[in-house]
Amino acid sequence: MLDQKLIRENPTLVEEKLSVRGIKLNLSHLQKLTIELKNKDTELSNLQSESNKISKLIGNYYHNQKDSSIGDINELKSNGNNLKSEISKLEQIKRDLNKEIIDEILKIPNFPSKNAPKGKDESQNIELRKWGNPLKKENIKSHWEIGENLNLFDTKRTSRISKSRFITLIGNGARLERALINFMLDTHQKNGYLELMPPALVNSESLRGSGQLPKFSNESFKCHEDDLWLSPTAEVPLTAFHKDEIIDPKLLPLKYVAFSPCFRREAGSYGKDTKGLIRLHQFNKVEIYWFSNPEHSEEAHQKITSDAENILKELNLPYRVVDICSGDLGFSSSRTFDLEVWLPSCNNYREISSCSNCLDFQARRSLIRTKQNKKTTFLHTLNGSGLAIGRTMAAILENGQQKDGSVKIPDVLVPYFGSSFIKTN
RNA sequence: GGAAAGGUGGCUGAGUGGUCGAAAGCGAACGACUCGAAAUCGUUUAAUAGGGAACUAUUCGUGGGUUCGAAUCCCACCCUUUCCGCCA
Repeated sequence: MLDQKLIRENPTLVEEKLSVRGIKLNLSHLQKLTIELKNKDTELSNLQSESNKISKLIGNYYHNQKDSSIGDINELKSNGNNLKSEISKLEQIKRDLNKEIIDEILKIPNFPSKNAPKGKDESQNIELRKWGNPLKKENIKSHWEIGENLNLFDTKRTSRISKSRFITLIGNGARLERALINFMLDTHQKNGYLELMPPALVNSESLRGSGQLPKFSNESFKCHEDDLWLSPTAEVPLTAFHKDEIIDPKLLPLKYVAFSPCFRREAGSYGKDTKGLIRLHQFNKVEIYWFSNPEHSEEAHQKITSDAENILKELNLPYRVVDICSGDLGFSSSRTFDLEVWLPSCNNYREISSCSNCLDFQARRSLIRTKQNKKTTFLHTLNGSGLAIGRTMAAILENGQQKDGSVKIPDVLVPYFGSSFIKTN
């Protein structure tokens, strides 16, 4: 959420900063509303001040044995009454104005960082670095072919259970999923992250706090009987974990790792990635998350990214890091580094992690603050996948495939998985 | 789902109609003592808005109501805890 004062005082700057996202905003109306709100606020505060004075006079009157120097007590009371009705009218106006303003502001995305590359869409993202040797061979099988051959998961039956874009993992497939989750959680814990296991259902306020609402309500599944949604990412409960708190700066940075199932409606992605593990309505993810001192969030962003990269390195999966351009940035993010893993069947890299610095955008929405030189300020939040489990499994199956149809398991995973190869189920 | 108790500052917790934005303690900051630290003593320490200060206003779960005046009384809702019921 952007600062209301900034919109009031320098709407052109806001429009400029957001124009690099490729969106055109005209904030003059919103500016008018915020100025009006401010005026009403001053007016109201004057009336309230007067009303408080009257109340004190009356209070004194009774305390000093009906001191007659104060004047006619009934007249004072009726003055108080008149003020009261004026005040309540103004309050109503203010409330309506405020709601109108907040509703609008919540729909405005974060400013892109000045360091983010300028560009209009993903074609203008910039590759920062590459790691590992991409596997390029003839007769490469896709992970869904491998999965079918080795009976690692099922989609046909699963569509009867739920619908398309869901999956049932079977035998070694399920085991590999578990191994990956445990390996990632353990690795991040060793690197100083505290594990949380948050709920999968979250309320509207939590979704608003991290930026999924109000704009993206059709991207999440909603429970109609309750004010609860299936969380699209652990970023939501992790942000909300410290909602309304003022965190002692000495405790910063707070680093959390959380495993969670993620639920996404994937509206508007018909026909994309219909096979395999890449795009599902439900998938598992290990998320890493920082609450950072505002002064250190840029270093934090580098660190959280390298912590996510570390998982790919340990798994020996080739990947690259991409600096997301201004036009392709997510709603809440000011800068994002995507990690893309090599998928031989696509002969290309595919997103497996997104590491974002949201600055104070989510903190402002969720009212999460800290102290800086005795002043209360919003802290910064950063999130990164560390990693998406399904996509990691796809990468392991494809990059580890052997001539005989088996799959080699990365060394670090062997103690978790229990053997070095998946041969048959 | 039923019953009871409760929701107050960074935290614990007192406060049942007026000088209460709120005792006390903890924590924190600063100072004294010390070579330094601990302990001790002293002072300070809620948030938000009004461009800083002064000052003003608002905020004691949320929303309404009574009153000149509400943390305090009334109503509704939300949440927490305990007991009962149900259940992995």
